[in-house]
Amino acid sequence: MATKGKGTTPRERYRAQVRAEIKERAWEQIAASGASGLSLNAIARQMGMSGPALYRYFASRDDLITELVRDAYRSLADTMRDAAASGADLAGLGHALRTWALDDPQRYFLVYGTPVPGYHAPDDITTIASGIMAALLDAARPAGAPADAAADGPDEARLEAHLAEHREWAADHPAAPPALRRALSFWTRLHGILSLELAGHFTGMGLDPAVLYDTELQQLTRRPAASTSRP
Amino acid sequence: MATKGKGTTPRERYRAQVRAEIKERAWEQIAASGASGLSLNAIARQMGMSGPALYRYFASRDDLITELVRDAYRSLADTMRDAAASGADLAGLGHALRTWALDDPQRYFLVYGTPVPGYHAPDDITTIASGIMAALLDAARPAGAPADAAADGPDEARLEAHLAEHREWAADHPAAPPALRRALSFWTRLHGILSLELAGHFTGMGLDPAVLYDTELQQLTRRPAASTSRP
DNA sequence: CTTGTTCGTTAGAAGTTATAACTAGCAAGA
DNA sequence: TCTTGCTAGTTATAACTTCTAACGAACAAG
Repeated sequence: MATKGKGTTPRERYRAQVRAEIKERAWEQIAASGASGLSLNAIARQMGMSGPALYRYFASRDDLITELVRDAYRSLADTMRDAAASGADLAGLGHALRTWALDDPQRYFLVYGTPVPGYHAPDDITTIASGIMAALLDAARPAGAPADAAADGPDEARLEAHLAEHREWAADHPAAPPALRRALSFWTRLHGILSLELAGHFTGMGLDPAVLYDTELQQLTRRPAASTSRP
Repeated sequence: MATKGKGTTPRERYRAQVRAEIKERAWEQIAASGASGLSLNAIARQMGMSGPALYRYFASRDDLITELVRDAYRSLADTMRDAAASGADLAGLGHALRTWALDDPQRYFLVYGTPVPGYHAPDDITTIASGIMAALLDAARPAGAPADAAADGPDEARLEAHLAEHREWAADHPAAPPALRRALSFWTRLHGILSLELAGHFTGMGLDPAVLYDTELQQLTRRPAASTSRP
């Protein structure tokens, strides 16, 4: 029934378009007042139809939000993939990430923001998330000179040993421990700056987050100090 | 009227105790279902009194939440101050921070989590926040060897120059640019790991966040590589 | 033309925050 | 001691919210 050989029926297209408009309005509301301020009734009002009609298109408010989260993940994954496809290195991915985040802070927070305690993301979302990781790992690979970790301190060596044994998150990606470590730090450090910046914790500090971001990114992508080890 | 020379009136003590119990229940609810799941009615029900009674103690739901945020900030500031007072260095502060965060993730998110777009924190809260910064700056000072930043790349030098000119956030703290930079990275990097860990982004990755945290912390507190500069 | 699915409606249940108006009870002054 | 006044709690109500149920109308296809 649903799909009919060739293309989509007019009904399906109508349905898809209404769903899209609902999500559109939802994004506007989220941008204006956060995910917690999203109101199905308000959306229905804006669209000129009355309340319960939306339940033909989304099973519940949480369902709609989950859909938006999914789209946000997809958008980030696409951004990373596109950047990588056009030849960006790890630094390029870093800039693409920041642009994506600043473009819509609440979308960023839908992905990396405060979780609600009970919630568990559906499997397809975690799949997209590991796709993002894969893009990072790809980009983190080339920068690697072997550069024994021991020179960077005992903890550094311990971490790389740990990563060598626990690489579930890298799926079957063939990245060496130093690349795993680079991708991981790329992720956590840049997220640290971005999330604080987007949450406004830098405002009033009289400090340009871009400078800090670039510096961290540069230190992240610099090849290790060729083991001019210390006594 | 209110304060009466010596101590507090029985009425005031009662009032303070009820306020405290309300906050207690509020924390339980937040731990269980996040700040968005906090319900004044539910609290009133638990306390055996009916709805609107709570409005004698808090002007609004937002007012209660703001109070909780304030307490969370205070708790973090105290934790940092206490650690510093008992002789902890920057690494010690890092561990104290992680312990504090893991002790109550939702409390952490009340401080560093997703902000609601319109909201602006009252002045006294930002004052507490800069107190936290001051504790960080104190601890970040001693580790400093001069170690010219130029050796660490052009962006590193640019950042320290930027910090030298924009030190509003350090109030009139007499820390040198390298210490400012250390405190800043301490903050952003550890927050990056912590917030991802608490949000559950490491679960299923089969990776111990503590190892990653310790490594970052160790790299953060290691004195700079004594300028064995590269060609 | 008839039949079945789908869309949107209104009505209503159960919940929320918050205000208004009222009633007990406590505390302190004349 | 009596009276006055403040405060803590109550119920009632308004204006929301999500979401279910039942119904009507429009559409697509046999």
